[in-house]
Amino acid sequence: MRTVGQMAALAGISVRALHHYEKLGLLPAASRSDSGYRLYAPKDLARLQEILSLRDLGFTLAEIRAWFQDEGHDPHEAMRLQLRRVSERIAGLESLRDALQQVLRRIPPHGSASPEQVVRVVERMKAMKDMERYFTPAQLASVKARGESVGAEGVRVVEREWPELIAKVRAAMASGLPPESAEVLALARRWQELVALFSGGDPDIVRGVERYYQEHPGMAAEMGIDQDLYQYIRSAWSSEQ
Amino acid sequence: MRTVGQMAALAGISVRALHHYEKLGLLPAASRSDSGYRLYAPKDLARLQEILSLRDLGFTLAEIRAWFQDEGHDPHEAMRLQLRRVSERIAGLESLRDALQQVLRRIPPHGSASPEQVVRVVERMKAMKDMERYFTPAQLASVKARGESVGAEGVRVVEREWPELIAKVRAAMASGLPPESAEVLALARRWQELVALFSGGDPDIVRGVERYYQEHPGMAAEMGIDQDLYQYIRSAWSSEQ
DNA sequence: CTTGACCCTGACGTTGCGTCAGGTCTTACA
DNA sequence: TGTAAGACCTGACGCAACGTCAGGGTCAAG
Repeated sequence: MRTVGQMAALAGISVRALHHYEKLGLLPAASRSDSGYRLYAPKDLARLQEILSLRDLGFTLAEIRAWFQDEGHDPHEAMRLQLRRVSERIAGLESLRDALQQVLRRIPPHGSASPEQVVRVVERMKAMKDMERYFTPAQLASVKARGESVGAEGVRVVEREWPELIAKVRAAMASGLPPESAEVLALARRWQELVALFSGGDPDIVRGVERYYQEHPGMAAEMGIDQDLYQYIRSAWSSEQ
Repeated sequence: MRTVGQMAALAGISVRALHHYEKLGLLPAASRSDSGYRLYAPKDLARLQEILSLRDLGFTLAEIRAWFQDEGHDPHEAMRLQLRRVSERIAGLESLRDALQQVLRRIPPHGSASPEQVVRVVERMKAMKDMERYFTPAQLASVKARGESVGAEGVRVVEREWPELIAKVRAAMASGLPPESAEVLALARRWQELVALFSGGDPDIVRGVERYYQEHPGMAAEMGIDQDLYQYIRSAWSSEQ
């Protein structure tokens, strides 16, 4: 017969945990001393090891209790279910990790990033996930491959250039420059280069993005693009052909 | 000015969550109506989106509050820390997944596995992890490669054969058969074959296992091996040379 | 004026214990 | 044999992020 302290030391857990297991009905002490001390039999130690093993495999204490109580339950099946749960959690955390890496790649390293900037990046990433429904897996793979060939630094540069370019186009439009003017033509060419950088020249990809912007005016506004501006730049590059 | 219900619907969360954020000081309502209804300004919605973005990145609500309050904190650094935390959790879950797969491979598929069997497998796996400290990474890699070349089914067969073989040796010893007898010699040869199957003939690996058993008599007892039995089988195969 | 939809606060439940708080028991030492 | 240090007891709060009642006002439509 061992006391709680001895059991805890042998199993490498806390006395409090043993109290807890007892309250849950997982491991009641074999008996009590006259003064009320918990006394554990040798087989209780084995049982405790079993409990801890199952706990380490990620089962909840309630599940472990069921494990011992239910006679007609299938350990193999339980393990398979547990494996599925763990795999799902891993998948979730992996996509979270990817998201964090994306954000890290897109914000400057020192204290120069404001919280709002970070949040905007995250919002954009959510929009990108939403956008994925507009493309086939093959198209997505193509865009991804293109992004990798450009490199992380390249992507960052391009993402900084976009808003500048859009601002210039808007300024040109506001100042009444005709789309056929040389300045606007230069902007239009650069626009097409940037588009080609991720579309790879696939017109379906470009159309998918257009469709997305049309159906999500909020996102378009966020980028500083509206119908007028897009028509303006389009007429610029169509005038070139 | 929006009500809680409107805010919740727009953000895709529950009214209760908004109550919670308010209690934490994360997002107090801009004002209250005469009757005490929460009223939110447009900028509150933006703030809420920010909160939810950061929450989706895995930050706790307390961290998010600090994120907005602390002026002099570095978002980039915070993201890096968060990435590390997530990566660590993934690593932990991956080793858990591996453990579950090991267990699954080692127990029979139908309801025929008893809970105790499962627990024994888990205990052995913990012992194996402990055992890893006795070997160099190169040795561990070698053992692992050997296990893979044998295949999962082969490993299972061998693991079932070991206790049988040990039992036979013990029976022979108990019945007084001399180690040089033909029967014991056959057992000794099979023993060496099984040892060679994971050691690959590397004597350092064998010595590591011996050392482990000497320093963990409990584990040896679990396997049914003691000093006498090991001496017996050793004298059998040394008599052969 | 009623009814249904919406809002309020307060409080308990979840998971696996950690961490006091206040009091009893045991044991070793003077 | 007295006492002080440990070890033990029960009870209760805390944590993270809300879900889910409970009990009771408020608002808009019919």
